[in-house]
Amino acid sequence: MKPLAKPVEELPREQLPHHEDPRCVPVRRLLQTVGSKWCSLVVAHLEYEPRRFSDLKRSIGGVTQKSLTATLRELEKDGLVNRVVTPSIPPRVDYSLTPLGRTLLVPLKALTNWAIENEAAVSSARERFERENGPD
Amino acid sequence: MKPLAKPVEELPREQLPHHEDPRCVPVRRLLQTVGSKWCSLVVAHLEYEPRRFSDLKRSIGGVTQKSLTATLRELEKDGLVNRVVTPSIPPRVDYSLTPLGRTLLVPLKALTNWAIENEAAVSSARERFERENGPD
DNA sequence: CGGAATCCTTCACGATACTG
DNA sequence: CAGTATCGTGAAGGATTCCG
Repeated sequence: MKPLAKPVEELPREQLPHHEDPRCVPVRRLLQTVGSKWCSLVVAHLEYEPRRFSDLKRSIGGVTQKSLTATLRELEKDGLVNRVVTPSIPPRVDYSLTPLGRTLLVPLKALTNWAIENEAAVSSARERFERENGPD
Repeated sequence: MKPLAKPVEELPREQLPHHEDPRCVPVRRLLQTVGSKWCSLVVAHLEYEPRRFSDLKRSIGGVTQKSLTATLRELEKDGLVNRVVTPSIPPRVDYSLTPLGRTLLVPLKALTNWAIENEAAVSSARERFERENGPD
Protein backbone atom coordinates (compact mmCIF):
# COMPACT_ATOMS: atom_id res chain seq x y z
CA MET A 1 0.00 0.00 0.00
CA LYS A 2 1.33 3.38 -0.98
CA PRO A 3 2.25 5.60 1.95
CA LEU A 4 0.17 8.72 2.46
CA ALA A 5 1.63 12.07 1.58
CA LYS A 6 2.86 12.71 5.08
CA PRO A 7 2.62 10.59 8.21
CA VAL A 8 0.81 12.25 11.08
CA GLU A 9 3.91 12.03 13.19
CA GLU A 10 5.72 14.46 10.92
CA LEU A 11 3.20 17.26 11.05
CA PRO A 12 4.59 20.58 12.22
CA ARG A 13 4.30 20.15 15.94
CA GLU A 14 6.82 22.91 16.53
CA GLN A 15 4.29 25.36 15.08
CA LEU A 16 1.86 24.66 17.90
CA PRO A 17 1.64 27.68 20.15
CA HIS A 18 3.46 27.61 23.45
CA HIS A 19 1.56 29.41 26.18
CA GLU A 20 3.91 32.37 25.84
CA ASP A 21 3.22 32.73 22.13
CA PRO A 22 2.06 36.33 21.56
CA ARG A 23 -0.83 35.08 19.43
CA CYS A 24 -2.30 33.41 22.49
CA VAL A 25 -2.91 36.66 24.32
CA PRO A 26 -5.76 38.08 22.20
CA VAL A 27 -7.25 34.63 21.72
CA ARG A 28 -7.46 33.92 25.41
CA ARG A 29 -8.81 37.36 26.17
CA LEU A 30 -11.57 37.02 23.61
CA LEU A 31 -12.50 33.51 24.71
CA GLN A 32 -12.63 34.51 28.34
CA THR A 33 -14.74 37.53 27.45
CA VAL A 34 -17.31 35.59 25.46
CA GLY A 35 -17.18 32.89 28.12
CA SER A 36 -18.25 35.30 30.83
CA LYS A 37 -21.65 34.57 32.20
CA TRP A 38 -23.75 37.20 30.45
CA CYS A 39 -21.76 38.15 27.35
CA SER A 40 -23.43 35.90 24.81
CA LEU A 41 -26.93 36.92 25.88
CA VAL A 42 -26.05 40.60 25.81
CA VAL A 43 -24.58 40.35 22.32
CA ALA A 44 -27.59 38.38 21.11
CA HIS A 45 -29.95 41.03 22.44
CA LEU A 46 -28.03 43.77 20.66
CA GLU A 47 -28.04 42.07 17.29
CA TYR A 48 -31.06 43.71 15.72
CA GLU A 49 -31.38 47.10 17.33
CA PRO A 50 -29.87 49.45 19.91
CA ARG A 51 -31.21 48.82 23.38
CA ARG A 52 -31.53 50.91 26.49
CA PHE A 53 -29.95 49.71 29.70
CA SER A 54 -33.06 48.70 31.62
CA ASP A 55 -34.70 47.41 28.48
CA LEU A 56 -31.71 45.10 28.10
CA LYS A 57 -31.81 44.15 31.76
CA ARG A 58 -35.50 43.29 31.69
CA SER A 59 -35.47 41.29 28.47
CA ILE A 60 -32.40 39.29 29.45
CA GLY A 61 -33.66 38.63 32.94
CA GLY A 62 -31.80 37.30 35.96
CA VAL A 63 -28.84 39.63 35.54
CA THR A 64 -27.96 42.16 38.20
CA GLN A 65 -27.32 45.75 37.26
CA LYS A 66 -23.75 45.40 38.36
CA SER A 67 -23.02 42.39 36.15
CA LEU A 68 -24.78 43.91 33.19
CA THR A 69 -22.80 47.13 33.55
CA ALA A 70 -19.55 45.19 33.86
CA THR A 71 -20.34 43.09 30.78
CA LEU A 72 -21.22 46.14 28.70
CA ARG A 73 -18.09 47.99 29.85
CA GLU A 74 -15.91 45.10 28.86
CA LEU A 75 -17.49 44.94 25.42
CA GLU A 76 -17.18 48.69 25.09
CA LYS A 77 -13.48 48.58 25.96
CA ASP A 78 -12.87 46.02 23.24
CA GLY A 79 -14.65 48.22 20.70
CA LEU A 80 -17.49 45.74 20.22
CA VAL A 81 -20.25 47.86 21.71
CA ASN A 82 -21.16 51.51 21.42
CA ARG A 83 -22.48 53.48 24.38
CA VAL A 84 -24.52 56.59 23.65
CA VAL A 85 -25.61 58.84 26.51
CA THR A 86 -28.56 61.18 26.11
CA PRO A 87 -28.48 63.59 29.06
CA SER A 88 -32.23 63.97 29.49
CA ILE A 89 -34.34 63.64 32.61
CA PRO A 90 -34.50 60.82 33.30
CA PRO A 91 -31.16 59.99 31.66
CA ARG A 92 -31.08 57.66 28.71
CA VAL A 93 -28.24 55.36 27.59
CA ASP A 94 -28.37 53.29 24.43
CA TYR A 95 -26.10 50.39 23.60
CA SER A 96 -25.50 48.98 20.16
CA LEU A 97 -23.03 46.75 18.35
CA THR A 98 -20.21 48.49 16.51
CA PRO A 99 -19.26 47.34 12.98
CA LEU A 100 -16.43 45.42 14.62
CA GLY A 101 -18.90 43.83 17.01
CA ARG A 102 -21.02 42.79 14.04
CA THR A 103 -18.14 40.94 12.44
CA LEU A 104 -17.71 38.98 15.67
CA LEU A 105 -21.31 37.90 15.43
CA VAL A 106 -20.58 35.47 12.59
CA PRO A 107 -18.02 33.16 14.25
CA LEU A 108 -19.74 33.55 17.61
CA LYS A 109 -23.07 32.37 16.26
CA ALA A 110 -21.32 29.47 14.57
CA LEU A 111 -20.01 28.36 17.94
CA THR A 112 -23.32 28.79 19.75
CA ASN A 113 -25.07 26.90 16.98
CA TRP A 114 -22.61 24.07 17.44
CA ALA A 115 -23.56 23.97 21.11
CA ILE A 116 -27.25 23.76 20.31
CA GLU A 117 -26.87 21.21 17.53
CA ASN A 118 -24.65 18.94 19.59
CA GLU A 119 -26.39 19.34 22.90
CA ALA A 120 -27.74 15.80 22.78
CA ALA A 121 -24.35 14.26 21.99
CA VAL A 122 -22.64 16.22 24.75
CA SER A 123 -25.19 15.46 27.44
CA SER A 124 -25.26 11.76 26.61
CA ALA A 125 -21.47 11.78 26.82
CA ARG A 126 -21.77 13.32 30.26
CA GLU A 127 -24.25 10.68 31.39
CA ARG A 128 -21.94 7.96 30.15
CA PHE A 129 -19.02 9.53 31.96
CA GLU A 130 -20.95 9.65 35.21
CA ARG A 131 -22.02 6.02 34.86
CA GLU A 132 -18.43 4.92 34.37
CA ASN A 133 -16.65 7.23 36.78
CA GLY A 134 -19.24 7.78 39.47
CA PRO A 135 -21.51 10.78 39.92
CA ASP A 136 -19.08 12.57 42.28
CA MET B 1 -39.21 56.94 -0.51
CA LYS B 2 -40.57 53.43 -0.33
CA PRO B 3 -40.42 51.92 3.16
CA LEU B 4 -38.13 48.95 3.66
CA ALA B 5 -39.62 45.51 4.01
CA LYS B 6 -39.74 45.67 7.78
CA PRO B 7 -38.69 48.43 10.15
CA VAL B 8 -36.06 47.39 12.64
CA GLU B 9 -38.48 48.08 15.46
CA GLU B 10 -40.71 45.23 14.32
CA LEU B 11 -38.13 42.51 14.29
CA PRO B 12 -38.96 39.51 16.46
CA ARG B 13 -37.64 40.71 19.75
CA GLU B 14 -39.77 38.20 21.57
CA GLN B 15 -37.68 35.46 19.99
CA LEU B 16 -34.59 36.67 21.80
CA PRO B 17 -33.64 34.18 24.49
CA HIS B 18 -34.49 35.02 28.08
CA HIS B 19 -31.84 33.79 30.50
CA GLU B 20 -34.12 30.91 31.47
CA ASP B 21 -34.45 29.73 27.89
CA PRO B 22 -33.40 26.06 27.83
CA ARG B 23 -31.26 26.72 24.75
CA CYS B 24 -29.06 28.98 26.84
CA VAL B 25 -27.87 26.18 29.08
CA PRO B 26 -25.68 24.24 26.62
CA VAL B 27 -24.47 27.45 25.01
CA ARG B 28 -23.27 28.94 28.23
CA ARG B 29 -21.66 25.70 29.32
CA LEU B 30 -19.73 25.40 26.08
CA LEU B 31 -18.64 29.03 26.08
CA GLN B 32 -17.47 28.81 29.66
CA THR B 33 -15.60 25.60 28.90
CA VAL B 34 -13.74 27.01 25.90
CA GLY B 35 -13.21 30.21 27.85
CA SER B 36 -11.36 28.42 30.62
CA LYS B 37 -7.73 29.33 30.78
CA TRP B 38 -6.11 26.31 29.12
CA CYS B 39 -8.86 24.80 26.99
CA SER B 40 -8.03 26.39 23.66
CA LEU B 41 -4.35 25.51 23.91
CA VAL B 42 -5.10 21.92 24.87
CA VAL B 43 -7.48 21.47 21.97
CA ALA B 44 -4.98 23.05 19.57
CA HIS B 45 -2.26 20.66 20.73
CA LEU B 46 -4.52 17.67 20.19
CA GLU B 47 -5.50 18.62 16.67
CA TYR B 48 -2.98 16.59 14.71
CA GLU B 49 -2.13 13.59 16.85
CA PRO B 50 -2.77 11.92 20.19
CA ARG B 51 -0.53 13.25 22.94
CA ARG B 52 0.70 11.86 26.22
CA PHE B 53 0.03 13.78 29.41
CA SER B 54 3.51 15.09 30.14
CA ASP B 55 4.18 15.62 26.47
CA LEU B 56 1.13 17.88 26.43
CA LYS B 57 2.20 19.58 29.63
CA ARG B 58 5.68 20.31 28.36
CA SER B 59 4.73 21.56 24.92
CA ILE B 60 1.98 23.83 26.25
CA GLY B 61 4.13 25.18 29.03
CA GLY B 62 3.13 27.19 32.08
CA VAL B 63 0.26 24.91 33.03
CA THR B 64 0.23 23.02 36.31
CA GLN B 65 -0.52 19.33 36.42
CA LYS B 66 -3.72 20.06 38.31
CA SER B 67 -5.08 22.54 35.79
CA LEU B 68 -4.15 20.34 32.86
CA THR B 69 -5.87 17.36 34.44
CA ALA B 70 -8.97 19.41 35.21
CA THR B 71 -9.12 20.77 31.64
CA LEU B 72 -8.75 17.32 30.11
CA ARG B 73 -11.39 15.86 32.45
CA GLU B 74 -13.85 18.53 31.51
CA LEU B 75 -13.28 17.89 27.81
CA GLU B 76 -13.55 14.17 28.40
CA LYS B 77 -16.87 14.59 30.23
CA ASP B 78 -18.29 16.50 27.28
CA GLY B 79 -17.21 13.76 24.90
CA LEU B 80 -14.71 15.96 23.12
CA VAL B 81 -11.56 14.14 24.22
CA ASN B 82 -10.65 10.49 24.48
CA ARG B 83 -8.51 9.18 27.32
CA VAL B 84 -6.64 5.92 26.74
CA VAL B 85 -4.73 4.30 29.60
CA THR B 86 -1.90 1.85 28.90
CA PRO B 87 -1.08 0.13 32.19
CA SER B 88 2.65 -0.25 31.63
CA ILE B 89 5.52 0.65 33.90
CA PRO B 90 5.77 3.56 33.91
CA PRO B 91 2.08 4.10 33.12
CA ARG B 92 1.09 5.76 29.88
CA VAL B 93 -2.00 7.85 29.13
CA ASP B 94 -2.83 9.19 25.70
CA TYR B 95 -5.34 11.91 24.93
CA SER B 96 -6.92 12.58 21.56
CA LEU B 97 -9.86 14.42 20.05
CA THR B 98 -13.01 12.40 19.49
CA PRO B 99 -14.93 12.79 16.22
CA LEU B 100 -17.28 15.12 18.11
CA GLY B 101 -14.29 17.10 19.31
CA ARG B 102 -13.11 17.41 15.72
CA THR B 103 -16.39 18.96 14.63
CA LEU B 104 -15.98 21.58 17.35
CA LEU B 105 -12.61 22.47 15.89
CA VAL B 106 -14.19 24.25 12.92
CA PRO B 107 -16.25 26.95 14.69
CA LEU B 108 -13.66 27.23 17.44
CA LYS B 109 -10.87 27.99 15.00
CA ALA B 110 -13.11 30.53 13.28
CA LEU B 111 -13.46 32.38 16.55
CA THR B 112 -9.77 32.23 17.43
CA ASN B 113 -8.92 33.42 13.93
CA TRP B 114 -11.23 36.37 14.45
CA ALA B 115 -9.31 37.22 17.60
CA ILE B 116 -5.99 37.14 15.76
CA GLU B 117 -7.21 39.03 12.72
CA ASN B 118 -8.84 41.77 14.78
CA GLU B 119 -6.22 42.04 17.49
CA ALA B 120 -5.08 45.44 16.23
CA ALA B 121 -8.59 46.86 16.10
CA VAL B 122 -9.40 45.61 19.59
CA SER B 123 -6.23 46.86 21.22
CA SER B 124 -6.51 50.29 19.62
CA ALA B 125 -10.10 50.43 20.89
CA ARG B 126 -8.79 49.67 24.37
CA GLU B 127 -6.18 52.42 24.14
CA ARG B 128 -8.85 54.88 23.03
CA PHE B 129 -11.10 53.82 25.89
CA GLU B 130 -8.34 54.35 28.43
CA ARG B 131 -7.51 57.79 27.02
CA GLU B 132 -11.13 58.88 27.31
CA ASN B 133 -12.10 57.22 30.56
CA GLY B 134 -8.85 57.21 32.48
CA PRO B 135 -6.47 54.28 32.98
CA ASP B 136 -8.07 53.36 36.35
C1' DC C 1 4.49 8.73 34.73
C1' DG C 2 0.15 10.40 35.77
C1' DG C 3 -2.16 11.64 38.74
C1' DA C 4 -4.91 12.88 43.76
C1' DA C 5 -5.07 15.71 47.99
C1' DT C 6 -4.36 19.87 50.34
C1' DC C 7 -3.80 24.71 51.08
C1' DC C 8 -4.06 29.30 49.48
C1' DT C 9 -5.06 33.50 46.63
C1' DT C 10 -7.65 35.82 43.36
C1' DC C 11 -11.66 37.08 41.17
C1' DA C 12 -16.34 36.71 39.03
C1' DC C 13 -20.71 37.26 40.44
C1' DG C 14 -24.79 38.15 43.46
C1' DA C 15 -27.22 40.99 47.01
C1' DT C 16 -28.05 45.24 48.81
C1' DA C 17 -27.94 50.13 49.51
C1' DC C 18 -27.22 54.70 47.88
C1' DT C 19 -26.82 58.75 44.12
C1' DG C 20 -27.02 62.36 40.13
C1' DC D 1 -32.98 55.73 34.77
C1' DA D 2 -28.53 54.34 34.99
C1' DG D 3 -25.49 53.80 37.33
C1' DT D 4 -21.50 53.56 41.78
C1' DA D 5 -20.08 51.57 46.34
C1' DT D 6 -19.67 47.87 49.53
C1' DC D 7 -19.85 43.38 51.25
C1' DG D 8 -20.04 38.39 51.00
C1' DT D 9 -19.59 33.94 48.58
C1' DG D 10 -18.12 30.15 45.56
C1' DA D 11 -15.39 28.73 42.02
C1' DA D 12 -10.94 28.94 39.22
C1' DG D 13 -6.45 28.38 39.29
C1' DG D 14 -1.47 28.09 41.31
C1' DA D 15 1.97 25.85 44.51
C1' DT D 16 3.23 22.01 46.92
C1' DT D 17 3.23 17.33 48.65
C1' DC D 18 2.28 12.44 48.43
C1' DC D 19 1.00 7.93 45.95
C1' DG D 20 0.45 3.47 42.85
